[in-house]
Amino acid sequence: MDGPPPPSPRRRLEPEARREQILDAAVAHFAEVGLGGTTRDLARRAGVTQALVYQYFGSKAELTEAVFARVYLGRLEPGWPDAIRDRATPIEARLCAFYAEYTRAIFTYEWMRIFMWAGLTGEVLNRRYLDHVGERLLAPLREEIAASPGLMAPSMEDMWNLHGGIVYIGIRRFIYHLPTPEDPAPAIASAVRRFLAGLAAPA
Amino acid sequence: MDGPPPPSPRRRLEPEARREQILDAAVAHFAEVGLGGTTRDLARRAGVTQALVYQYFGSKAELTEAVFARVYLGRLEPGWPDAIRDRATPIEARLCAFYAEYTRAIFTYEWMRIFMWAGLTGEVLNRRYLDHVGERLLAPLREEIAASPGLMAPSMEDMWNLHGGIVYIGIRRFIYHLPTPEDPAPAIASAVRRFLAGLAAPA
DNA sequence: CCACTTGTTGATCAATTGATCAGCGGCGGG
DNA sequence: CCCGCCGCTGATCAATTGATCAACAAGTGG
Repeated sequence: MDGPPPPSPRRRLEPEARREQILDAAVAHFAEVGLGGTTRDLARRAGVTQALVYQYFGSKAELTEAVFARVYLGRLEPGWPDAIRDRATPIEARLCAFYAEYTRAIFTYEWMRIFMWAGLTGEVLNRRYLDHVGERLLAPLREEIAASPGLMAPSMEDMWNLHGGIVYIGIRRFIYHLPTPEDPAPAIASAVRRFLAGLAAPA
Repeated sequence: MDGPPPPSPRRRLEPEARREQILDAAVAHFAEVGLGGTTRDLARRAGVTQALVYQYFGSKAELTEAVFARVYLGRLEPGWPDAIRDRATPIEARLCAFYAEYTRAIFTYEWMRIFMWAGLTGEVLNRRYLDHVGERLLAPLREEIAASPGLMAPSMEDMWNLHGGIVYIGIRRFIYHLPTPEDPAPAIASAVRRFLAGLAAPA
């Protein structure tokens, strides 16, 4: 016999590891079925009993908050605004690089779907997140474009149009389950190039 | 006394009118809280008892189907493909006119939200609808653009990018409750003009 | 090998919710 | 004016679900 199997399905775990395991399952579960998913299905997914969920999270609301924290926190890199303003790099390269990073951060099954569900249910975090995107990312990008020679200044609505066209790739893939290019970079590059070409001064 | 008030809150209604009233409330209710909304809240909203809902709809699934039928049917105008191919009109005007019509059809609180909720829950109707959009609307639009002198042929991914950028206006407004221009026409015109300018042959 | 700590479980409660049904009562016909 | 049809309601059932708790047992120190 193999004696005690240490890395195999051990029953007792250290609280921290167990909590992490449940939280992981919660993120996956709520991303799939929505924030209205039951704690029983979640527990089954995590391989524990439903009662144990309440050992680590006092209520479903508390669990939901932990899921939000796990999904939202640390997605927006603090270095982005600086990279956006780095005029040593051409504006087109800056836009492509930013959206490559941005989509790498948010184009995941969990993030896209939980964000959309939270949006539909009117979560305040979504408003805050999107306000941040508009003011800290799109507005600076707009200024940089406006400061680029030979380009007309786009409106914020134009910026949201660029943003939406790119984000829609993730919506198609993770919300609607439509086929999309595996690597969004070419589509992003194409969209950015078109966007800037459309802003080229007609003279 | 005003005698018998005929158009006032009558109790007994003809079955057809009552069914319509409940269905209207169902569309509004499910758009707001999602397809998981309770029949009791729905009944309260319609001003009837919960039992009456089951007089007109055998089950909640049946009610949901009726909601889908009400929301989806008749949105896609059969005349659009023809208008798209009307080469007597300049391509830019055709694109603007199409998206003016298209957004006029789908930019409603009910349509946008029910469509998004159905997308998250994996409703088959969404796939069918979006396949239809791609094959019957975007593909012809792409062909028309490709056939326009001085323009490079966009890829289907480019077409989805144009589409997504415009649809995102409705997502911002009805899903995320962000402020958007009341009339999307100028933003659409701007996006279409940029899109085509970006496709202008570089020579 | 025993005993204590504590991570874990099965059982259970109360509230919610989809669905049913017997009976009330508005309203038109006679 | 009253009778009967049928639209409508209140009560109720069974299943689901968030939350709780006493008790079990895995691991550890003595």
